[in-house]
Amino acid sequence: MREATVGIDRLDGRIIVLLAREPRIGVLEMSRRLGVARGTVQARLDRLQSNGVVRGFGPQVDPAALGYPVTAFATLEIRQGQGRDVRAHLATVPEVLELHTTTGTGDMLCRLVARSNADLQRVIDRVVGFDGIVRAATAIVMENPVPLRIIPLVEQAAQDSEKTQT
Amino acid sequence: MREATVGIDRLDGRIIVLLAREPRIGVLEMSRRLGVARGTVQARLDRLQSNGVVRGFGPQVDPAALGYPVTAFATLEIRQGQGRDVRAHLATVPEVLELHTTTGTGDMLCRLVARSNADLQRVIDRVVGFDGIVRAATAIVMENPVPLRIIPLVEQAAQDSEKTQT
DNA sequence: CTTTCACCGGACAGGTTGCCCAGTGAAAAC
DNA sequence: GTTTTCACTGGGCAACCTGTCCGGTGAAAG
Repeated sequence: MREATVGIDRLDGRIIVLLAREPRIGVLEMSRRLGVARGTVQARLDRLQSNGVVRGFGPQVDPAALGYPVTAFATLEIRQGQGRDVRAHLATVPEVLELHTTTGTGDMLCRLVARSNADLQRVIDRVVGFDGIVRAATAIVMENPVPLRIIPLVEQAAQDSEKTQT
Repeated sequence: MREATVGIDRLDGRIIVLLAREPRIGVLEMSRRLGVARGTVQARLDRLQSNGVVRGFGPQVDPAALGYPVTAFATLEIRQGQGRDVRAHLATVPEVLELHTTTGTGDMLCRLVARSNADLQRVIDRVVGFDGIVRAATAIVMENPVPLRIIPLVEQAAQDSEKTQT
């Protein structure tokens, strides 16, 4: 299942961008706007999904609206050989939105949310209240000037593949 | 536009979870599986979206499949008063997937992707090649044991609101 | 020159959407 | 206690979209 970096062309890029801007749009409407046949859009979409370029269309839920307006990043230092256990532990904490193992200072980086700054303490306690975590450094998010985005990269990739061709 | 933390009940939670598991599902099919009337699901979904709980259904694109298999987090230290310019600068870099301003060590944290470790150098150069950025510390992601997720939190929130009631 | 392939334009049945409505039960307001 | 409010139900309707299949075309590859 090693996905071998599949390129996308301009049409693919436009499909993704269109989908990102108006997710509820249908294949037919897309084909109209892009000026291509419906079958083409359908085939491209199928390919993008089986390619793994487009993973899915899950709902984007705002933690703040759920009552978790505080976001933080925690850098964790792990005791040698405890990685597996720590990962399993963190996976059970709902407030842990994602977890990465990294190089550099610290061994893991995780994104947390909490109901308030006070509640963040509870979350952190739960996160680090586990053997194997030696130390944790937390950075609370104040502002989010660039929310998670992918479109600029998609456009970049679409352009690159064009240049590469011929 | 201050969204005032709206609670969700079990049905809302089930709708979101269902949508997350099978994004292409329609309102009618949802109503069948949840055992409620179609109009109810429709109304709930509308409410969740105008609530801001569900932001949308944009395509989830995998950077790796686009040719950007390397992810990294960079902690940036900013020169006093340069925040605005730095934000604007980083927003123009496609490889910057998100950017936060934080408390703690460093002033900003951003997520980067690159075509390779070597390419990461180019990205970092471009990111920090800007007046106002004093220092940058980069952590390369090796593994991603917990990919960005929201469902556990949704379930938590749905349960909480139940307990709160009565 | 022939094969291959992506795309086009069109067609079809079946399912779904958006919308509306009256009826019901329960909780809230009076 | 009575009335109002509100979410939900179950149903119906026209318009639309989806999945699917088809033959035809042009360009690129063999």
